[in-house]
Amino acid sequence: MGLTKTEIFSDKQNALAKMAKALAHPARIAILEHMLEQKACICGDLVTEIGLAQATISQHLRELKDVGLIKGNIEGNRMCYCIDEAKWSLTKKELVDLFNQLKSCC
Amino acid sequence: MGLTKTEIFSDKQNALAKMAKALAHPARIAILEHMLEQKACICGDLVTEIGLAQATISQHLRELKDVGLIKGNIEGNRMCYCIDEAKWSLTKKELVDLFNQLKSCC
DNA sequence: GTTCTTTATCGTAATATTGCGATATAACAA
DNA sequence: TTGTTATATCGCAATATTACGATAAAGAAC
Repeated sequence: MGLTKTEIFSDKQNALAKMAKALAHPARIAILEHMLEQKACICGDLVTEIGLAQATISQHLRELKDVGLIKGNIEGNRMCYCIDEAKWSLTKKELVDLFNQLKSCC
Repeated sequence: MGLTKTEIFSDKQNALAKMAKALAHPARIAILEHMLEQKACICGDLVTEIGLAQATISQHLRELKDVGLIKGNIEGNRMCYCIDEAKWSLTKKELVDLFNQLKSCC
């Protein structure tokens, strides 16, 4: 137990849950907001802005990168992360599609 | 450790992360989709449709109820769950607001 | 009343997440 | 070269999540 039974769900359901999981931590929301406001794309700047340890921020960045929401560019000895616009838009669409299905119920 | 440092984030960031967490499991996506399609609002029906144990579905329903995305009405000895339209719309707006902040970056 | 049905909750095992210090790696600075 | 800076990754401890069997509670059916 303790393991999600992904095989009984559709690919779409699993994919959407995975994207939601990437958003399911305030540090990752904060990281994305910083990138959206273009205050900070550099790992070190995010460490200063957010106030978690460098190892922790790096780990959160990796989770966002793993699901494709952000991408990283090497700039000398630093990393500049930014939103992946294609994946961002696609995710927005998938979420809006879910939320737009609302009809009145019981 | 192992505990999210909610105190260093804004209420808004914590709230959005919490809603995302509620969506961060394929079973809960499936439950919401069933309710949206009005195929099943009854716990027992969801157990049959989805194929997880009754205790597990009940637990997922509770998580959705705890964040306010769904509400439950007692119908005799059964429970009819449905989307809470106000909370649903508000959550949609908060997510869309986040996703609409996209500007081009580095 | 008794029994059946339905759902919630408890307890528990397996697994995942969060956070950070320590360390490794790679580019820059001198 | 040596030292500095920036980031990634390892390893670990604390906590959370997932899943389910067993049981409790409450209404329905008899």
